[in-house]
Amino acid sequence: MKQSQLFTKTRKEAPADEVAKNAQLLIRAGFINKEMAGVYSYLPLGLRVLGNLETIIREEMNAIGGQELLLTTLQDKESWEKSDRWDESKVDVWFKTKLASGTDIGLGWTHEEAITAMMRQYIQSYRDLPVYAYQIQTKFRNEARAKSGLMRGREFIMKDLYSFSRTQEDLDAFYEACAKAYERIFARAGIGEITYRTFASGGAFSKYSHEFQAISAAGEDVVYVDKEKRIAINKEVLTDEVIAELGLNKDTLVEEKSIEVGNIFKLGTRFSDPLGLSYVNETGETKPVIMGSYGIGPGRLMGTIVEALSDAKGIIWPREVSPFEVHIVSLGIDNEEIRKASDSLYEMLTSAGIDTLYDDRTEKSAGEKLADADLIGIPVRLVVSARTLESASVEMKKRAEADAVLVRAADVIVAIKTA
RNA sequence: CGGGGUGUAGUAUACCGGUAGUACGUCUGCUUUGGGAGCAGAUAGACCGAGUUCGAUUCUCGGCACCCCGACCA
Repeated sequence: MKQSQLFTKTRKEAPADEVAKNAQLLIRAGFINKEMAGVYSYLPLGLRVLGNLETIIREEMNAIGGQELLLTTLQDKESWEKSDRWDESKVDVWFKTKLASGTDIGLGWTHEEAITAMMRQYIQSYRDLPVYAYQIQTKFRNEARAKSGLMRGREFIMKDLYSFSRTQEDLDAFYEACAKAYERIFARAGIGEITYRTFASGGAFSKYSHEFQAISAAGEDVVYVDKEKRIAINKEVLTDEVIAELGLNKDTLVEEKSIEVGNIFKLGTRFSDPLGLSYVNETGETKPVIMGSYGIGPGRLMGTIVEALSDAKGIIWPREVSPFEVHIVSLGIDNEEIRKASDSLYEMLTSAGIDTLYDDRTEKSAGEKLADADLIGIPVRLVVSARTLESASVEMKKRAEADAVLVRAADVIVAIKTA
């Protein structure tokens, strides 16, 4: 894409009403726009990042048998009353409204009730199980206090997968498979090193649930990490008994602030019982379906990546997440020779299938273009200028590294692929 | 939801009970092109409402919005 066509602009200064680094950088670079507290629009660059994260998530969810669907935001209160989560004394994040007829409606803040009720139509026999269904959808939560940029919003994108199994053993096996898939997702998203599978409170049907906590000073959670064993315990469940049970040593645990980027939960029959989701087994007995739920917030994940991977100049996107693979920065583009060289480089890359942002803007100084490139954070930068033209080459610089190298034009594609 | 704070051009910020200033942006012209360029000119602003006052952007009250701490939570 030609940057001259991109309608967003970068900003030199951070907005006064944002303190969180993720929001400051994403707004300055033109990835998101704040509409109100805890509510952000995704602009073209931001949507590309979000799309890339969703692609990673889809691939990993599909790989463990997930089937994607899309449930509704508008929720009838009937199912929620059955699970006892409609009452605002039980759930205080509801956005509720009414139909013109006066019927109560809620905006979905999670979808256990909706999908459990729906699955009664499709699950009757053991032959129908297991089912692993997920969606990537906007959730609405009326948070008392939105904060930390993309970290805690009132409207946010969430991937939520729900598993429906015959037995606890089947649930356990899928739960482990999903945990592994989550590790792959966070690794591909560039935060694998700092993200720990974390023991957290389990609820009614298992002793623990697991959170995936990314170590970050911007985090709202506190976890105790065993870096060797790569597991952590959420402060809320930390006791000597738990430490012993997990085979950890109190002295090697390190306290860290962290961001919850995912969680997985064994639900058992918490929803299948009240909503009447059951199946008939091989011997003709009626059994409740055993459920689990598995969430990742792609928007929060995007914010976490920015918190973890950025420097004083801007964002440093991991390759698979970056809005573009390569950023061509043409300096002195008013010069016809440079314009030609830049255009042909852009054409060469795009025809090779390399997703490229091409800074073809005229009347922008070299300094501004380079500063913008650093701020936007595409991992590979190619500079075309009078200087590179002299040696019939282009300058390649990785965003995460300090030094640039000259690459002959004919070798550019190979250099990018191996960067 | 409890406590605290802040609302001034598109953005970031000054000052002031008496004609609201600066920087960036934007526009025009000329010069410039390897780290947010230079010169000249232009553009654009006091959250909303009530009160006090000769006069309110400034003081008071109410509303709304936003931020921070806490509680709660993906």
